[in-house]
Amino acid sequence: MNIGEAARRSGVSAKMIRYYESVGLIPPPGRTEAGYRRYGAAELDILRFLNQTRSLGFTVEQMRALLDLWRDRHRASAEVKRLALAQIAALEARAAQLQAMSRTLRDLAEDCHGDENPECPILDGLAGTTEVRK
Amino acid sequence: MNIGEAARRSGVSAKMIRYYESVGLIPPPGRTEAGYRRYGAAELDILRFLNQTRSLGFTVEQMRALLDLWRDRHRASAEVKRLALAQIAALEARAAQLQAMSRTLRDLAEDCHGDENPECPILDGLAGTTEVRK
DNA sequence: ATGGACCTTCCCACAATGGGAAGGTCAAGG
DNA sequence: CCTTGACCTTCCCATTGTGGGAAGGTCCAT
Repeated sequence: MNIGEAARRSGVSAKMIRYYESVGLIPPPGRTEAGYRRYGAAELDILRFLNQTRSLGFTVEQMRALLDLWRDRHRASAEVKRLALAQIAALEARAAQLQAMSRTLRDLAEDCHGDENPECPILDGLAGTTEVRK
Repeated sequence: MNIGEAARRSGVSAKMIRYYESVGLIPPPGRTEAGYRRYGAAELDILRFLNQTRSLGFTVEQMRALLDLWRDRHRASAEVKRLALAQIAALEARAAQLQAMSRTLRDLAEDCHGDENPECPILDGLAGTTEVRK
């Protein structure tokens, strides 16, 4: 199949497929005489795998590592688990950070009347030295 | 004071101060004869304000809006509160999304022995059509 | 043969930030 | 007075992952 169909069936845009190829994440596929990229079932599996990992917030470099592990039939599952656990920790840390920001902002917003009155503790708080709660 | 001291005292790097100036977030400051930027207490307040909003995840455009509101003595606090609540919602949504990713990955990792055995449900799961739980 | 849906490569853009080069300035100490 | 080192200036480049779009070639159905 051509790149368009591969994109539709894998959930990875044609642009990104070419990008993944350009950064060496996936090997250059076969080409037709006219130069069109050809993809088969094996390539589609890889693209779907990449779509999954991307949707789980892995970076391209992490995707590369996971892909290597996926292709290596003899790798230890410990390594895969290590990557997964590290990613879980990273995701949780970022989520916690966002929530800390949210909490700080919520505290500021709580005391703001939100009416026609210009008096607003949100701006006062932002002007001060308030730190995001850890 | 020069840009270096303003950076140190506001928490905004000199690079970013120049950047904020270049995108019109802050007005061009006065200059010495030699062309050095000069900052006073008022500018420092603004930089600290920007440092706060940035640490709360506001984008430059949102910072611009908040700054305008801050400078406008007669604005209604409702507008400020609206921006704050929208940002809270965005932060919470992003955090929830990250946690959904984390949950999916945790579920996958749970069944992985993490030993020398190559058998690994994480990779199997990533290859499948598992969706991130909403 | 023509038109529309594909495909190709190449360049540009984003947001926010840092790195670094090449060169000017300032203040302190010899 | 001159050197030295810490500043400052502007300018360009890179990052991450993604999309937009131009210019041009291809394929297929009518």
